[in-house]
Amino acid sequence: MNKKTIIRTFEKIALYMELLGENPFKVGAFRKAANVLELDPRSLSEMDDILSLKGIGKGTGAVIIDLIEKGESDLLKELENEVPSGLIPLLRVPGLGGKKIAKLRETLGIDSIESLRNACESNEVSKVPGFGKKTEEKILHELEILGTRKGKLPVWQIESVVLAVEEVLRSIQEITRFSVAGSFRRAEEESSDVDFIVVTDEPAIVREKLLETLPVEETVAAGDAKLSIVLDMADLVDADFRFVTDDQFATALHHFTGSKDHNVKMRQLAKAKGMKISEYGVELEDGTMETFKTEKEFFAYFDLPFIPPSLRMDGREIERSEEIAQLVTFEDIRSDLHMHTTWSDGGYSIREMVEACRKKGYSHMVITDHTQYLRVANGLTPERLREQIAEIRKLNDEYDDIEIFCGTEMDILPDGRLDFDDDLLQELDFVIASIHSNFNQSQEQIMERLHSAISNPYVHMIAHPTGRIIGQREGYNPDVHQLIKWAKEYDKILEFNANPYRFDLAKEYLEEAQEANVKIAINTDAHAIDQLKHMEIGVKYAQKAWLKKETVVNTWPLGRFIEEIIRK
DNA sequence: GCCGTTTTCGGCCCGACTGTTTTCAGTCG
Repeated sequence: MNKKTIIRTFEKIALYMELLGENPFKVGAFRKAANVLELDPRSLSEMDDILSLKGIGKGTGAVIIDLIEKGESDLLKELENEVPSGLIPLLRVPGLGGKKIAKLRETLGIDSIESLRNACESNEVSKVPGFGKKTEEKILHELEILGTRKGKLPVWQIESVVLAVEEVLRSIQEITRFSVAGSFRRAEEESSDVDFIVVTDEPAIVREKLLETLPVEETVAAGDAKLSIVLDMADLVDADFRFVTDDQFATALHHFTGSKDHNVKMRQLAKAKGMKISEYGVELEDGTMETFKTEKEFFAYFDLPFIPPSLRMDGREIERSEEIAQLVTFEDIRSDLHMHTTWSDGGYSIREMVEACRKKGYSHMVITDHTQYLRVANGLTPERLREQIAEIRKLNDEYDDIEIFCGTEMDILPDGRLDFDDDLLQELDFVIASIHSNFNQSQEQIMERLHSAISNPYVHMIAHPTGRIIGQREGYNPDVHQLIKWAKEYDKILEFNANPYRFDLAKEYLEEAQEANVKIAINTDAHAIDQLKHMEIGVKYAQKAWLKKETVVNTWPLGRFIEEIIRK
């Protein structure tokens, strides 16, 4: 028996109870029990006090004992006998919840998508009390498109939707200010929708203008406080707009940034003090409504530091809030150690990239073009690299406010050899090694390649260590735990690639790396000036892993960077 | 079903929108 099985059992029990129309708080109790186990970092064998955990009581405890002793749960078995499995997909139909499904089953014997569709088509559903013609039509419509709608979209796709919507919001003069909220603001890897807080005194006008201007596929709900639509932008994307007044902005932004778990924790905190948090402010015991200029003030009201949106995850961030001051912020970043120029597959010259980094206020940077093996990227031969080194050295003499280091993003070849020999690597300030080929090799072969690179004395860093593209490909499946151990052993940097296509390493691995005292660099891997901006979203994502400023080497001042990295 | 330095019973985070109702339940985020 393991913890995952127990968690899944609780979730199944909750699901079946929901379908039976059970008391939502009872259903919630099983979900909460699952959540309690999920949040506990210990494995099952380490949890000798599992039955006394807060949230585990008599009922949920009995399920755990059943599972440990017999390997199965009597309660779940009973429920499985009672509830036809065909009902489960019905919960995915928008507009149908446990209560309605239970009602349909009671009155019409609905036990599957098929029987529900038949009942709608023969107009039986609209005769059930509480249902009507519109509901029947809506169910039929939803059944038709069930499964065609995409689930979550990767952050880079969501980003383009957000940028497009923001442009429309800026064009509406009745809007005084707005902000994206939701999972994109929390820098999640994937999102199922986009949320915006919109300040306006004319919600009706703004609503109509949005409906006119945006590519609306479907209007889900349209009131004076909110607008919910489905946008047709490359993919279908749900979008929510909340209309608020200026003094409600901070609390509304907080509320619709979430996460749900974070909000629940905050509200419980407020409730314990006799206050009530809503999107409109904090209601005191005497009924007066307190509003805030900023989220910072809102948090301060509850004696908390500003909790960055990306940290608002499972609620534990509230207990860990005293650690926040040490975390890396965008303002801490002094350098970008991975970028490309027209010498390989970048879009801008060295000088243009330097000027762009100067504008960002960086104190140093590294030019790291691809190497000869990567033909498609116009990778540099040793001769061209030596020419580039000369040019960079010359250019560096022109600037006294930024230090330009000579680097490379060298390919790790399929057989484990490196694309340049040590003599050439010695001439460089900073050497990145990366895998760009033969992703389908066995994990053993991949790890041999990585070991060959990370153990080379002239290599400083392994870039995008897993090669993943969010929502598109898994990468080359290295044993990251082993890679982290090697990084520690050979004292090498692991990259966190800030490009939203990659976000590589993922946050769980970043946390593990920091735990192991491995140095991390946050780099944009920019192939164009515009992509240097990804440093910002990258830092936000890195905060999710609770990365400290000290862990991130490109927060270090130039002197320390030279001392401890370049001249090491 | 779970919980209690305000409670062992009566709450459980809060509010918007829709549709089906004549005052509100269900769903959603």
